[in-house]
Amino acid sequence: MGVNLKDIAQRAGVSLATVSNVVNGYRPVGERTRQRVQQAIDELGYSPNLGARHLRRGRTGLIALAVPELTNPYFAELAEIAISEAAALGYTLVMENTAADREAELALLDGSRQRIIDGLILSPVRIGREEVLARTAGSPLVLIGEGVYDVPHDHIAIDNVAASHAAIRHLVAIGRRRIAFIGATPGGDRQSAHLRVRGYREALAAAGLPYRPLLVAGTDAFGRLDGMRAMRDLLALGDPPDAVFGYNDLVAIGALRALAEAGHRVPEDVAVVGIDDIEEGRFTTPTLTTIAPDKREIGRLAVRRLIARIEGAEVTGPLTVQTPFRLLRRESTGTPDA
Amino acid sequence: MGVNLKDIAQRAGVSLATVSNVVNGYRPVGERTRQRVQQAIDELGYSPNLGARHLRRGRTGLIALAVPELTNPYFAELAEIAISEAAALGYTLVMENTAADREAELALLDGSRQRIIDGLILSPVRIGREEVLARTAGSPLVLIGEGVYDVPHDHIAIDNVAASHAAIRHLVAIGRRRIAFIGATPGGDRQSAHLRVRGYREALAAAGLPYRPLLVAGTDAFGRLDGMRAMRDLLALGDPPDAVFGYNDLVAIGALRALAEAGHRVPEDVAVVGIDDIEEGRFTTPTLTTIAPDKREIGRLAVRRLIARIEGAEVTGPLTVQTPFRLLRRESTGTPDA
DNA sequence: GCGCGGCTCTATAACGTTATACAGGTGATG
DNA sequence: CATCACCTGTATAACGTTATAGAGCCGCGC
Repeated sequence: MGVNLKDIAQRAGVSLATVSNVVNGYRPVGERTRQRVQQAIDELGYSPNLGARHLRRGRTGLIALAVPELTNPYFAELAEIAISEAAALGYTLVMENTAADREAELALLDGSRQRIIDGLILSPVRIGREEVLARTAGSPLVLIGEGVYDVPHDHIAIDNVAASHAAIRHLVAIGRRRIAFIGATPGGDRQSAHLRVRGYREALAAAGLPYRPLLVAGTDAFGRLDGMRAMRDLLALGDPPDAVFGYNDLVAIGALRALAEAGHRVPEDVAVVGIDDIEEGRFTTPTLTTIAPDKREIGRLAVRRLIARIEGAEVTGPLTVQTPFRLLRRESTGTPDA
Repeated sequence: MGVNLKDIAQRAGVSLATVSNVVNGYRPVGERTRQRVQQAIDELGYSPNLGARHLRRGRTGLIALAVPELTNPYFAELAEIAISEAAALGYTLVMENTAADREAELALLDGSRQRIIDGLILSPVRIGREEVLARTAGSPLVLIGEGVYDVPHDHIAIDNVAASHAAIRHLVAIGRRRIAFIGATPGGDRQSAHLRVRGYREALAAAGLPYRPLLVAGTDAFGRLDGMRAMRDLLALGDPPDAVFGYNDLVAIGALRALAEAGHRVPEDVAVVGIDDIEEGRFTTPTLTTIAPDKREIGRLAVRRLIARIEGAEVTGPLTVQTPFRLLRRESTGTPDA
């Protein structure tokens, strides 16, 4: 169907191998033949058949980014960054949606699909250390976000405990005492939530505030609806909180909605903080204070590490990298940054 | 690296071709040999090398969905649907981000990447009929959303003019008279915006309301920030509108934010309507009235049409399909549905 | 004049799969 | 009993690319 190496070779009057060498620069080619070949390529509009190239080279040039939900703006924003970074390095990034499903994550890990993908960036939700260690597939794996530690793979994440500290310290600093957390999860399989709860507890203790289990609300997932429902439950308590820290911005936005419905003022009655710095939080009413991870750094680092491994480069430094974050003060805690 | 057909053939004591036939069912195989082969496959854990298969078959099993921005929730929600539909039909969907860039759209159209992709679903923004007609690539193309008409390709979209009618009729029904539109664009290259403006004008006329050019605000893009800025400009008018119809939900949400900042009540002072029914609009304060396209239908139809073309099936019926939409009345127009 | 190294370029064998043509055997049919 | 059709299975040629081995040519030094 398409134009192939043979067509170019005929047109330019050279051999197949020479055309290949012009295209790939694998071996030097004389200046005059190079020009003839290049002209033929331009005229016929040749582009290599990646399937065949892969078959021969053993690589496809495809990497995958697997996230628990495409519709979470955090992952969408991360994906945009990762896609452009991958493109800049000559790779195509394929999005995979695990839908936070354990089977889907396992399938990706040592998956049938792996045969067509050079490497995988995975944001795990339902699997842990054991599953990662047990995987058989040989292609490189980079983990992002959630807490699967002590495995022989690169891992890019923020320091969840420290992030929680920063959020709680801020709420304490503006005078809040009954601070709730939304987004704890019952099972032991979602490490990030646990780390964020741990940071929450530690920061409360450091501020000399009591830890009240009633103020820690569990959720099934981490969407707006989950945050809204949990907030409603918290408001139904005899003595509701004067501040809420959400597992992420979506949960916090759900909480904002529940507060508005119930007629509570934010931040006067209840202050709200999230994590992720999704664009949406800059347009809510009130705007949402948040812990902003460096998404650009996470996306770029994950892609670069993965590609470095694929290409067999020696990667120095520790496997686990913690990327920086900042507290962005906005209206939902009453003290917008300048 | 992996286990291949030859390994299985040796193990089972049969020929390569027989193993291939067992795997693909291309030709009948005797019951006893089939079992021996199947056993060998199970024992060695064979899965076919997709690169080689595709080299031979001439197809990769990859289709692409190219959208102007991944971070627009409308496209993220559409992508989730399309990905699962594609997976159900045995294809892998690759996301492409054109970033609303003309060159990126052109590159995809008759693109270098086409060699690795069996077909393309494109949401065009910067290109029109001529560019689509001029494309050389032979792989199937399905257009979604924007208005590129009269081309020999499948096209799935809502009736933009009718959608505008519905929105404006609703605003008129609740008593609004000075209705603004946000999201017109100066260039003639974004058909959807023009169609939505046309519907807006027609509906105004039908309601006996004057068309006031000052109330039609142009934007550079269709994000929250664009909507916010345009709304600010509208409020600066001597006689501001009592209702706003946004090009999409994001623009409308930006308008909500500008209204809140300026201290206007929604819907009492200004009513707001968007298009897309993104989840975010169910959690804004106030919740956002919107025209809800049937995203599931659009995503499924686009994928199915594309795959049908790829597989050479005869597709009957017209090329252009207009999918249904509904008006969802929420707080921003003061009359939530039951 | 001969051998040798360096430089271009070529011929060709893979990579793992699928489709085609064919071989061998068996049973049915004339 | 010969012929034919059928059913299983095999050998092999692609698909388009890249890497390896080597061929031809030129100039240089002995």
